[in-house]
Amino acid sequence: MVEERRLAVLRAIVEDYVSTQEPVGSKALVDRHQLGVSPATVRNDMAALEEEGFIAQPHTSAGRVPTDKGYRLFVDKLSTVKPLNTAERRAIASLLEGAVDLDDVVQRSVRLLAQLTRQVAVVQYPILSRSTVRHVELVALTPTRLLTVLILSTGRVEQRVLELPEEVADDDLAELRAVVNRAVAGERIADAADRLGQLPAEVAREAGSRTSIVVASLIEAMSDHRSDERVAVGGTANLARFGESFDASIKPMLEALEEHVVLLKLLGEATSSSTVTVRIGHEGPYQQLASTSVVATGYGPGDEALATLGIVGPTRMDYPGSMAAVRAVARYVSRILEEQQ
Amino acid sequence: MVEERRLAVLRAIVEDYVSTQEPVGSKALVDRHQLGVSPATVRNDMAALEEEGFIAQPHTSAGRVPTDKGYRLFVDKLSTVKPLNTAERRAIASLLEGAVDLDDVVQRSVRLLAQLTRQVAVVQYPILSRSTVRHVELVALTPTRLLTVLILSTGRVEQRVLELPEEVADDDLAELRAVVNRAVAGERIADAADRLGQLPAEVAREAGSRTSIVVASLIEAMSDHRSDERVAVGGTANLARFGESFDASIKPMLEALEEHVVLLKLLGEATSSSTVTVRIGHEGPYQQLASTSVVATGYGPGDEALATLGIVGPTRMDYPGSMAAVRAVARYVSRILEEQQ
DNA sequence: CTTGGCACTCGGCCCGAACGAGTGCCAATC
DNA sequence: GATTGGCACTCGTTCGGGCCGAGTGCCAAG
Repeated sequence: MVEERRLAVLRAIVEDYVSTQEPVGSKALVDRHQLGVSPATVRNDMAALEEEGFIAQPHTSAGRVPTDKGYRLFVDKLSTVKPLNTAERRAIASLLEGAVDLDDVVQRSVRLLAQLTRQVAVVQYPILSRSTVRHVELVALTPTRLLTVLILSTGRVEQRVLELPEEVADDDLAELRAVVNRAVAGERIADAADRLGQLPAEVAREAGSRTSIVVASLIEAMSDHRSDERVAVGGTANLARFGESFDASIKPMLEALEEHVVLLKLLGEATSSSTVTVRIGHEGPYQQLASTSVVATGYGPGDEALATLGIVGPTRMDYPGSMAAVRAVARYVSRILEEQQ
Repeated sequence: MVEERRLAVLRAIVEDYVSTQEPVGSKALVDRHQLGVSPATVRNDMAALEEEGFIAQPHTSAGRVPTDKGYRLFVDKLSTVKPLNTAERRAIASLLEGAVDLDDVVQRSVRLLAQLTRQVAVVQYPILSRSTVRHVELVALTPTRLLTVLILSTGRVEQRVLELPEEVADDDLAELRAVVNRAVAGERIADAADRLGQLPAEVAREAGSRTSIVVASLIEAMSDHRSDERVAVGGTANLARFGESFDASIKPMLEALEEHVVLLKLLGEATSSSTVTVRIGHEGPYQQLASTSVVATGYGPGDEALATLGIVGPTRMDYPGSMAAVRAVARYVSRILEEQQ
């Protein structure tokens, strides 16, 4: 019973602090929430909560502020999911329905997330290694420069220009295109590279030995995973609402947003699209971002996570709202991808 | 003679203000520059410069600060080009040489510009309407979904998925591909759309009437210029060095950076790659960005400007340095594009 | 366990004084 | 006529002190 009220107090503190951005005192708390007890009692509870490390006071004669541990408890145990209203749902649906392309879907999702949460939104493009190959197109730009276009099941299209050491005839190329497509269509990208590795002998017979060089280049291109790192970022202008703590929080944030590798590490491994992951403050891998939290989830058709999307913001954020928005967007995006498949 | 010294004073004020970020007084000025006159004389000059609107004082008992008009004069008449040192030149060369793709070139240029100038860098992708078509590839994803890949002379590759109202047979598609390529290869994109417009009759004869629908979709895709608006942005973290004036300058800036349309308008029309354009403060189209300047130039093989690149920063910036960096990067990028063509 | 009371702490705010950078003007000088 | 030193003046900034009040912790009573 007592324990229960203490948690109610913690919840109240988190909610008030998030909305006012100011340390909250015992009096203000009883005024704004129906706790049914006096400020003195709340003070006792607060002392206990502080003892346990859930809240802290910035200075002796100030109110309390949740610690990372406090937010963690709040997120895990105390927050009720805040369902989006129908207007928001409709906005998501209509905005995403209109997308034509994967690129388009990603761009729109980022905008959407940023708008809904008023935070910085990040959407990772579907991971290459989890997609299957739909088609490979080879286009000779010049006799020695070859444009390869890799079309994946997720709608992602990767292009790359290869410099060939020797000229390749058009006929050989056409033959090669057919052979390659036969070999890799429907395969996961890693498997596809393997398949290609087994090809050269066959290709040499069918389409001339020179093309084996092309195959080698193709394999190399497929095994190069640096483009796994593609992400879209939006809502940076929301950083402006951080207010005060500039160098301490905005600068490292802007830096992280430029470094896509960092950003992806921050988002974390893509989890199943049904779970929303929350990483609070120091729980993340970067000390400089100790006062920022990440709310993320995987997305993809079915329950397999093709990639991650989420938001990044101050630890002092509206977790229930953010989680709801992230989950909703992930679901809609997953559905779109399913339809387009 | 007197007039000359006044301009020297203005130059000194601009330089000092840019490096210290603080209003500069008469005493400090004579200390730091060999003007050969006393502070009192400088004061007289300052009064005259203020009269003419080149400088202003924030409050009565403060030093002087250049006005936009003052910066303008400085840029036009007083600044000597600050050549990059060899280390910088080498850095540019080596970084850009390594690029494989147009995408790669653009990404690297942005990073480079941001690093060199320590400002926010913006690079526009080559404008579609000024490129010629190198190749069109058509890939059937499903019988009714068609991926079109448009490969342009600049190395830019545009893809787009078309939903077809009817199924199209593979044979028809192959035929169509050949016909389309014959029609558009080497054409500017606007002309290419026209050419396609004249095709349907011919196509109907050769490849079956259904394909005319595909052609119509292709034309629509080609005439859709919204993708002209592609830009890459980098160095946002440099905004953090703005310091103080947060809401007034960083917020609108972040907002502008998210709105690519705004950004492109800010960069201005692509000028010849030999001229660097400087737009100072209020000279730009947006009042909210009254305290930011833009240094930009066109780039592209030869002297024709395919697109614009440049930097955006506070009016109080190092113009000679920025101009030199922008020009150097534009030249190198142009050269790369030339080689790749 | 809860509550009202009470002493205590300490950050924020306001105010006035002192400071000093910088100016404008003037009369003297070159 | 331009330059210069001198001087009074302005005004933003800084610093210290005092007040205020929010908020706490503790205690004794219910």
